[in-house]
Amino acid sequence: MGIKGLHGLLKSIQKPCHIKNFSGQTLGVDAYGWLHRGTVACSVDLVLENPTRKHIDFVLNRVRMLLFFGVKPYLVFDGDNLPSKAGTEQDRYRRRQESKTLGLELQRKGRMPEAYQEFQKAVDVTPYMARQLIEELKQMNVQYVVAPYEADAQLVYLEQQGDIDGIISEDSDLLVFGAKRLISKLDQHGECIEINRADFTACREVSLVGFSDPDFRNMCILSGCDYLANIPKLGLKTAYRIIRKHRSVEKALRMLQFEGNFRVPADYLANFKQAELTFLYQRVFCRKAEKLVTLTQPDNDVNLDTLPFIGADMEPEIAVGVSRGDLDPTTKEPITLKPLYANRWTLGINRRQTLGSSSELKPRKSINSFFTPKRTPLAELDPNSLTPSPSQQRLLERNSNNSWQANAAPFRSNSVRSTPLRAFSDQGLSPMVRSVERSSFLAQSARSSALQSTKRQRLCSEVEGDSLPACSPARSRFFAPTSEQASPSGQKLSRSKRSRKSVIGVFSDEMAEDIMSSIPDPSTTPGPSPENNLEISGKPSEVETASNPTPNKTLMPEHLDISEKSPRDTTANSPGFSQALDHHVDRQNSNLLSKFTFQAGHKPDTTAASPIMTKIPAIPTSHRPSTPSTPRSPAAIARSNVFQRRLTPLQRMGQSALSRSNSINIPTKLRDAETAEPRVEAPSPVIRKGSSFAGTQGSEDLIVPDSEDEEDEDEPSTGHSTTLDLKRFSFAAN
DNA sequence: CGAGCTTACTCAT
DNA sequence: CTAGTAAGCTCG
Repeated sequence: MGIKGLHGLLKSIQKPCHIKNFSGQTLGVDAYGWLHRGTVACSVDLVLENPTRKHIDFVLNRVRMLLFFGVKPYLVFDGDNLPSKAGTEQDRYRRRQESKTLGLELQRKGRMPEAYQEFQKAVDVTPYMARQLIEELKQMNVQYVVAPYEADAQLVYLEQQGDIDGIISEDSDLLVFGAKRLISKLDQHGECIEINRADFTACREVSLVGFSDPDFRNMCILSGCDYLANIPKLGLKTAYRIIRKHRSVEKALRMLQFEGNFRVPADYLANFKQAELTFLYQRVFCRKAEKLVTLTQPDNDVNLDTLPFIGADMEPEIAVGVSRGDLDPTTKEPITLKPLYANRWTLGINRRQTLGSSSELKPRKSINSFFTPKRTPLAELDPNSLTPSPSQQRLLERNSNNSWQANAAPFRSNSVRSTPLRAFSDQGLSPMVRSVERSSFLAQSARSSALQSTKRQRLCSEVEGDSLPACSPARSRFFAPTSEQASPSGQKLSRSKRSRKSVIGVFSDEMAEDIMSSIPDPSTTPGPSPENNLEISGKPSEVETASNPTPNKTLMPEHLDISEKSPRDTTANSPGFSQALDHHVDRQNSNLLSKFTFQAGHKPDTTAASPIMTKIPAIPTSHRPSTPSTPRSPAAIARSNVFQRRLTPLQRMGQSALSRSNSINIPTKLRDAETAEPRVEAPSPVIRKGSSFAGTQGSEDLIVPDSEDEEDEDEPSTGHSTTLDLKRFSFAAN
């Protein structure tokens, strides 16, 4: 289940947001994750092999939601188990059987809550379910692919290729594979959190400044992952410290063994390497080449034949068949759909198709049990099944030309929007699901129908627990929230002001990150490895790895993180920007330097020891980096001058990279691992000393240029949705 | 004594 | 609709 505690470790850079902020983009989806959640609603039926489609409908509802908000989903399904996991699969099967019998027993005793729990454990998400879902996706014109092995690797591959702009998944493994934008905790209304790799350096729990991708990956593997159990008693925090200190896993393990605090299994290092290679080179499906490739292009000295654990290669024809969902990814046998439950509510051609396919059915016991005469009438009782009610019929007719294409949802246009909405809330859902969906929309609309200021206020507090604005596209948690119990009107003002600032906040975080990320030079990474250094200049290593990046219409292929959000650019080029940036970075520095007190309203104490110093006593105080109170060095002045010039983001990154490598890198190469902190910490306090905003006063003082533009970018979207919500309401009420 | 890791518990149809 | 929390343990 991913990396234990990673979400906790990255809490401070989890940006709460709404899926509509990704409108116009393509997002990859871990489809098995959604299917698995969907099974919760019908675990009993699934285990007892009663006919049900709730799990499929659950996923379809989510897909519709994404489409509704202008997001183009790209569903990625898991494929075969990796060889290393094949052993555990039998284990799991046995455990599921046990849970099933236990659940039945509990059910017999009438202990329903416990029975449900057991049934839930007994559910398996199967390729067959995937296939059922895929049939629906085809109807809706939604992109999908079945990975040869793990969806995680496939998703990251798609992101690296530029086929998707981000990944929706609960699995923190994605970050270890190298995902850039991870969207988690998506709920049915579209609320979610975004974890952006570019924000790693702003992490407050631990300082990931100067952490390369390999460092991060090593830390995660060391703390225990799906491919390798952790060394007993060694969790994320310890792994972090070890990697910080030693950088190389070999060294670290030798030290661990030497010190004797941890019991390192004899074959641990070998297994570690294996796990690392699995993260790097796992096989994925390449659409363009129509065959399997490795996630990362292997170096010349890597012989893939010696890496069976990354998943076996397969014939291109098989690979294509699997990727389309035609072949079972494990057995490579064709998957045949049972007719009854496919396309239940889509009339005409589809239905005839599915009936036709019944002739191909291999009769199996469990399948036959569904097709006893008794069952069929039951299904036909479903109002959504074969005979739509007159109103349903009208809806179907009205929507007959309305396929669910993501590009059919250009936002800002009320008339266009109302059409997908209608379909979203009414089409093809079971009555129960439909009513649930509708009532949640009603509830939303009811909220929206209040006066606007009140409404926004409420929306914010609902989502954020009163501490952060909920509606800005790029909220930042990096500001310590100040007291927030003002009067409604005052509150509103301060909120909107703040949301503008937070745009800048994120920008400067990434700026700082860009600067930091340019520090690690190739010499810190042993050998020419294909591994990405942490977001150097925002450009992934596709070029190095020779996997030609896909040109994608909607997405910026380069410098994704900077150029992507236009508000930043306008802000960046406006006159007061560098001042604002200065101010924010100072705040940021203070935060980094302050102790680990995460309470709201905490005022950063610039005199406190840096987090790293408190965490790693091994570093002598004399090695401490200059704090914000120390005078600026000439180099620092030069550097800050760089930021005062008007440069394009790219130029700025280049400049900062240059100045950074000149002033910092040389000592970097000389020092040994123990002194890693200073080089890492030094930049951030230094960058913006001397700014006129040097104080750590409340951010309300911040003067933000182009506030009207910001307002346009930020606020109206919410105002807009208000009117839409009302429309939605009136429509649903009809 | 505090930090960090592990395990167990919770809630509902 | 399923993670977040608390308690207990061990170590320095």
